Amino acid sequence: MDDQNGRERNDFRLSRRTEDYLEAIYCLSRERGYTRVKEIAKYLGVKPASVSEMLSKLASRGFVVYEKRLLVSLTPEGRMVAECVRERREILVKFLVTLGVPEKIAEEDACIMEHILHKETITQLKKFVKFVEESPADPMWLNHFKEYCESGVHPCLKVE
Amino acid sequence: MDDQNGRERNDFRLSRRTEDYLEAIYCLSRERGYTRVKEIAKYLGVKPASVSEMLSKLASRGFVVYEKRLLVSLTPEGRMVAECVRERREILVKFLVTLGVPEKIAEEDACIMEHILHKETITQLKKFVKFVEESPADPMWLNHFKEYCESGVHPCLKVE
DNA sequence: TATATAATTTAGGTATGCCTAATTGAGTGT
DNA sequence: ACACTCAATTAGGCATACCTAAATTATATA
Repeated sequence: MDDQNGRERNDFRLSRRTEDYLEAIYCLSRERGYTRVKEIAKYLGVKPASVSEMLSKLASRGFVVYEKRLLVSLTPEGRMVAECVRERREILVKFLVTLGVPEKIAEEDACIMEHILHKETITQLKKFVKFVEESPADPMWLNHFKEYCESGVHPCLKVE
Repeated sequence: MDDQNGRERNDFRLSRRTEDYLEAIYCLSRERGYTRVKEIAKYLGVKPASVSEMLSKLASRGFVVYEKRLLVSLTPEGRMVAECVRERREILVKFLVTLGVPEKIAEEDACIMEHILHKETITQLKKFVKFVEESPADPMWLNHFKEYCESGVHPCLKVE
C-alpha cells in the first residue's frame, strides 16, 4: 500500500529504482545504442550482481533487450519511459537552479523528485520554468528574490 | 549506498518511513499527549501489525515511549525529529500551493519531498515562500504567472 | 465475575533491492 | 589449443517494510 518498496503510490508508475535503471541505460546507450552491465553498475553506484538481477526483471517486463552476457539496449517502450523520466528531471533541475539551489544538489534532488511527485506538481513546476524562461528580459522579481536571498530583506520594503 | 531501504542518502537522516511514523505520532498525540496503535495504523494506511513492529524499533531507538499494549508517546528526541519533519512539510505545501498545485496533491507531494530533499533545497524553498509572503501587496509577477498558467501566454508579451 | 469484543502482538511470508563470494563464460595472447 | 583475465551470473544473505492469520490481553458489559 506504500511506495517504499516496489510499487508506487499510483499504479501507473514504475518503482523508483526501475526508473533509475531505465534512465541510466538510456543515458549510457545514447551514443552507441547499447551499454553493458559494468557501466550501469558504475553509473548507479551498485554492484554488477545487482544490475544483472535487475536486468532480468526489466527484460521480462519488456523494457530492455537483453540476452544474458550480451549487450543491453532499451526497447521502444523502455525508451519511452526513460525519456519521460528524463524530461521530468530536466525541468526539476532548471527549476531548482532558478530558485538558487546549487547545481549539484539540484541534480541530485531532481533525480529523487522526478520519481515521486504527482503529475500535477510536475505540470506546475514545468509551467513555472517556462514562465521564467519566456519572461522578456530579466524578470524583476527574480532579481528581487536573489537580493532577498542575500540580504534577507525584501527589496520592495527597503525602498526609501 | 542507496536510500530505497532504511538508510538515507546522508546518514543524519532517518529512513523515510521512520520519519513518517514519528510525524504521525506527533500529530495524533498533539492534544492528549499520547496515541495508540490503531490510530497510527489508520493515519498511515497500514495494518496495526505493522505499526506494532515499527513501534518496537522506534522505542529501542529512543524516539517513543512505548510499553507493549499501552499508549504511545514521543520522547523529547522523537518530538524534535517530528517537528523538523513537520516544518519542512509545511513549507513545501505552501510552496507548491503558491505555484498552483492543488492543495490535496500539494499535501501529498510535500509529504514525500520533505523526507528526501537536501537541506540546501529546503532552505531555498523556504526563502522563496518567505519572499512571497513578505512581498508587499500582491506580487505582480505571481499574478502574471497565474495568468500565464491559464492563458499559456506570458502577459508581458501580449501587451500591445 | 464471567464472557464477549476490540486492540495488540507474534509468527510466518512476500517483495524490493543490495551485497559478497563463488562460478561460468568469452575473448586474447602465446 | 590452453591458460589468463575480466565480465557477468548465480547462490545465499541481509535489511526494510508490509501483510494475513492466529494467539494474546484488555476492556466493557451483562
